[in-house]
Amino acid sequence: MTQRTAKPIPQKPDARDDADERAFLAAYDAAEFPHPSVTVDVAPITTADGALHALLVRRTEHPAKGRWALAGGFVGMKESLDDAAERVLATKAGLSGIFLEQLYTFGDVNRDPRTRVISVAYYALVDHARLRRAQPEKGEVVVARIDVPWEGEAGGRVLALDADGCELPLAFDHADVLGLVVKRLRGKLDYAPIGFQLLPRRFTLRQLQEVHEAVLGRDVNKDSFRRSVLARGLVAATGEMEKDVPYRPAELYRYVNPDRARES
Amino acid sequence: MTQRTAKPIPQKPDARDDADERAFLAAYDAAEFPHPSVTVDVAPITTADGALHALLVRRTEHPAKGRWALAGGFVGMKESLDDAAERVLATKAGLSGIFLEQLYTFGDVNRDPRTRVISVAYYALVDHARLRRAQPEKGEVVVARIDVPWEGEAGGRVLALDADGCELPLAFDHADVLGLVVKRLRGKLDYAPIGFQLLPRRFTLRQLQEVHEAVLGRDVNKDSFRRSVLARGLVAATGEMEKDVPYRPAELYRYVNPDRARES
DNA sequence: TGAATAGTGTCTATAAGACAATATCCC
DNA sequence: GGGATATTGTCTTATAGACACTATTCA
Repeated sequence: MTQRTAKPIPQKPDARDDADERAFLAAYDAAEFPHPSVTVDVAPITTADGALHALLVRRTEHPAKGRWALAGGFVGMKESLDDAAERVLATKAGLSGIFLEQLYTFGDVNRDPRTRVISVAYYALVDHARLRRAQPEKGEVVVARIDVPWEGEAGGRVLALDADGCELPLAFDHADVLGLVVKRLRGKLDYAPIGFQLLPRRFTLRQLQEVHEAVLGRDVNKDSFRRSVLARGLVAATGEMEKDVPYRPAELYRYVNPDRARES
Repeated sequence: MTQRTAKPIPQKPDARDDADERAFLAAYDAAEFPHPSVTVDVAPITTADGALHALLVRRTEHPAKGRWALAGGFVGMKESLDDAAERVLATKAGLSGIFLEQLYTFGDVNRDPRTRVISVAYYALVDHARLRRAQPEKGEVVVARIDVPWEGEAGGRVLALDADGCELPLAFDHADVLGLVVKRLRGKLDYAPIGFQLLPRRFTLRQLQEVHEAVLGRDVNKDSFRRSVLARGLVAATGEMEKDVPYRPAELYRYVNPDRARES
C-alpha cells in the first residue's frame, strides 16, 4: 500500500545486553501513563464534472452528530496504521483494493471534544463510477464536491457541497484534512502516477487530462499534456476505441509501470 | 511551524443536541480500551562536505541500548504534536527556533519491542555550524553522515557514518525514517524554500548550490542554478561580500519571502 | 453536410545546459 | 603574475504553449 514496511531490527549478539534487555522489557508497564487515542481517517477521493469529490459519512453518534465526516475508526492494538486505514475504508466506506496513502497526522489537543485523539489521515483514490457504487456496511454516505476557494496553490479553506450545491457541515477538523488532501494531490500530480488511480483501467487521454484539470483546479494545455504523457512512457495504447460517444472516438490507453519499481 | 492549526468547530445552535452531546461526553470513558503509546521522533538535518548529516543521540536505556536514535519522546496528553516535537528537539538535541516539519507517521505493530508505539516523525533543518554547537541537557550526541546508496530518486536503505566512516548502528526503524527524510527533502527542494533553512542567514550562491547538491546527491549545473534562483526572486543581494576566502569573494545573499504567504 | 472532438505538424517563447570571456580577490 | 573563484554574456538544445490543419464519428 505504501512504501513503508518494517524491517527486522538486527540485534547485536551480546549475551549480557540481551538478558539485560529482556529483564527491562518484562518490567515495562505501558499503562503507567495515560495515552492518547489514535484513529485513522480516510478520505476517499475521485473526480467528476471537473472537480474533486470525496465520500463522506454522516455521523450518527456524538460528538458532531449529524455532521459529515471522513471514514474513521480507532487503531487496533495489533493492527498497523495501513491495515487500520484499509479496514476503515472497507467497513465505513465499502471500498477495498484501491490506492491508499498516508497524508498527515493531526494532533492538536482539542480537535476532538471527547478526549485527546490523534488522527492519522489517509487519502484513497478511486474512479468515479466505483465511488458512486460504494455502499458501507451501515450508515449514510454522500459523494460531496470539494470546493477550494482559490488561494494560490495552497488549498485553503474547504467547502463540501452536495449535488444541489448546498454546503454539508463537516465534523471535527475534517475540512483541514480535505484541504491538505487537495494540496498534496496538486503537488504530487506532476511527478507521481496518481492520475491513473482516479480512472478506470482503460481511459482516453482526454479523460486523463480532465482528471488533471479537476485536481489542479485549472485548465492544462492539451497539446503539451498529450506530448508529455506519451513521452514519459507512462501510458500504452491498447488499440481499442471509445464507444457510444457522439463524436469521433478516441483511443483507449492503460497505465504502465515504466520500470517496475515506481514510488507508490 | 507547520500550516496545520486547529480551527474552532462551529457548533450548531440546537439546544437539545447540545444537552445530548454534553451528556454523552460526560459518560465517555477514554480508558475503556487500551491505547497505543505515541511518540515524536525528530531528525535534525544539516549539510556538510557535500552530504546530508543528521544529529543522533545515543540510547542509554533499553530498548536498543547503546544504539543511535533520533531525538524522541512521548507525546504529552495536553501537548500538540508540533509542540511535542519542539520540546523534544530542545531537550534531547539542544536546538530551538529552527525549521521543523512533520514527515510521516510510523505505526507498524512491532517497531518497538516494549509495546505498541506509534511514532510521528519530524525533520528539522539547521545550518551546519549551529548543529555542531548543539548540546542537549544530557546524553551523548553525534552528527552522522547519512549515506543513501543510490536507488534512483527513492532514498532507500540508509547508513549513518561517523567522522571516520564507521557505521553507527541505528535504533528501531530509524534508518527507514532517515531514508524517508532524504526522499522528502529531494522531492521538496525544487519547489519549496527549504535550502535556505540549511544555511546561515547570509550565504553565497555557491553555498546554496552546495546545499542543493548535498541534498540531491548529484551535481547541479552552476549557470542554470544561479539563473533560476535569481529569476525566482527568492534571494536578495545584501551588498556585502564573503570574507577570509583565498580567492575572489562572492556576494552574500539572503532569503526573501517572495510574496508574504509561502508554504512552510 | 455540420458539429464535435481526435490526432498531427509546425512555429515560437522560455528554460536548461555548455562554454567562453572577463573580473576580482589572495598568495 | 599565478591560481582560484565570481560574474556576465552568448550559443545550443530541450520543452511548453499556441495555432493550424486533417481525420473520424454521429446526427
